Amino acid sequence: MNYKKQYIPPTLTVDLVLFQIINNELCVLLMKRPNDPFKGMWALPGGYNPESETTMEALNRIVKNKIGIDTNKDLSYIEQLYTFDTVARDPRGHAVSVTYMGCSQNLNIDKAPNEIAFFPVAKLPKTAYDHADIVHYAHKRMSSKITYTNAAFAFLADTFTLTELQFVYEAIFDRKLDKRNFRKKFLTLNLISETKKIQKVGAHRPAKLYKFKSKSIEELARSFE
Amino acid sequence: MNYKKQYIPPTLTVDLVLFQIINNELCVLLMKRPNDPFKGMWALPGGYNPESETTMEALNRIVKNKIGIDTNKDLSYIEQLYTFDTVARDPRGHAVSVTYMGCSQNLNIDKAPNEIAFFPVAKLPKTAYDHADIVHYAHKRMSSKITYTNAAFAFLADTFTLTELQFVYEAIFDRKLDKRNFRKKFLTLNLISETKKIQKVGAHRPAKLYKFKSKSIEELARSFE
DNA sequence: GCAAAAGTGTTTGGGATACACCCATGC
DNA sequence: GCATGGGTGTATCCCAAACACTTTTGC
Repeated sequence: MNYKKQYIPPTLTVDLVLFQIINNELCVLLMKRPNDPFKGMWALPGGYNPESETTMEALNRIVKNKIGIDTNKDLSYIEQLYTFDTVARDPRGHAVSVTYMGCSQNLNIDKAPNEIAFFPVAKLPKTAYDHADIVHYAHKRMSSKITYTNAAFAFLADTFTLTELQFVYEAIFDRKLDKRNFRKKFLTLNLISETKKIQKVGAHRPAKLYKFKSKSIEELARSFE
Repeated sequence: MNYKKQYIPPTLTVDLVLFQIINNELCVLLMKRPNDPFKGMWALPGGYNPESETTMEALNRIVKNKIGIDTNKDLSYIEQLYTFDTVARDPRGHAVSVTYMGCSQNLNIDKAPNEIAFFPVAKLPKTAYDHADIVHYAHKRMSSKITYTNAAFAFLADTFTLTELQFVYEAIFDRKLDKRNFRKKFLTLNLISETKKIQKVGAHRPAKLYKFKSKSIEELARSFE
C-alpha cells in the first residue's frame, strides 16, 4: 500500500441550499461573497471540509460561522442533495462539493456575520460558480419530495391553516391548485390532524388550525398530484 | 485566506454499486478484498479519489483496474447514488465515499484481475464496511427509479420480450405482477415499440420482441404501481 | 351590508385491480 | 397430443379533475 503515502485528496467543500417560503414564494438563502473568487457575487453558504470532520459537522460549523444559523436547531429539515464535481474554487485544483438541502420557517437572519438574503428561486440574481444550477436541482428534488412525502411540514409552523399548506404546494410546484380537491386529498392522506385552535386574522371567517401528526419524513400512501 | 495553507482534506473514495439481473434475481457485483482492512471479505469495487480527478474519472480508472470493466462502454446506465461519511478505510482518519449506482446486462467478468462475483441482493454475503447498507440504499433508489422512469432499459438487451421486461420489474420490486395488467399498462405508456422480430425458444409460442424508444432516462407520464 | 377569505359536494372519466382461458410452438 | 410459456378482455372500484356557492368574520 505504498501509494497511500503519495495520495493527495482533492479539496472537499460543503454547501447548503436553504429554502424558505416568503410571501408565498419559494426562496433560497444566498450570501454575498466577501472574498475572491467571485467577490461580491451571491453564492450558497459553504466552505472547506477538512479532515476529521464529517460533511454534516463541517456544514454545521461553517453555516454557524458565516450566517449565524445552527443547522441542528434552526432548520426544520435537512438532507444531503448531491455531490458536485465543481469547477475549482481553490486555485490548487479540482474541488468536490457535497451539497445539502434544508428548510426553515421564519428564520431570523438579521444578526448574520455576512450579508445574506433570501431570493425567490424564480428570480435568482447572478450567482457564483454553478450555484444557480444547484438551486434548480434542489428545487426539483424538493418538488418531488413533497409529492411523495409529508415534507411540507418543514415549511410550516407547528400549527397552520389548510390554505397555508396549499400555498406551500403552490409555491414549490409553481402553479395554482384547486382548493376543494386539495383539501379533500390531503385530509384523506391522514397526515394532519385538526387542533382545537382557530386562527382569526382580518375581516373574514376564521380558519381551523391543523398540525402534522409526524414531523419526520413519511411516505404518502398515495403520491400527490 | 491564510488558513488555506493549513487545510488538509479528508480521504475521498469512490465506490460502485453495479446491478445486473441474473436468473430473474437482482444481483450486485462484489469483489473479494485482496488487502487489509477487511482482507478476504466481499466489498463494493472502489478506491481512492486523488486530486485532479473527478469522481467519475476516478471511478472509471479504478473499476477498469480492479475488475476490468469500462464504465463508459460496459454499463448501460450509471448515476451518482449518495455520499457516505464512512468509517475510516484509511487508518489516517475519516473518509468520505462518493458512491455510484450502475446497471449492466450480461457482463463478462471472467477476465477480471480480482476475484469478483454477482450476488443476489436478497442474499448478500457478509460485506466489508457499511457496504451492505449501501447496496440496500441503492436497491431502494433503483426501485423508485423504475417506477417513475424508463430505467428498466438498462437491464435489458436491445430487444426483449414483454415477459423479460416484467421479470425486471418483479426482480427489483421483489414481488409478482399480474401479466395482463402489466402489459396493458406498459404498452399505454408509449415507451416501447414492437419490432418485426420474434423470439423462438423452447416448445411454446414464440414471443414478440420489443425495444425501448429511448435509452436515456425519461420520466413516465403516469408513475408505475 | 360588503369585502375577504374559509369552508363545503357532486359528477365524470380514466386508470388500477382482479381474474381465466386460448394460442403457437417443439417434441 | 401434450407440455410450455405467449398472448388476450371485461367488470369493478377508487381516485383525480372539474366546477360555484355559502359561511363567518371585521369594519
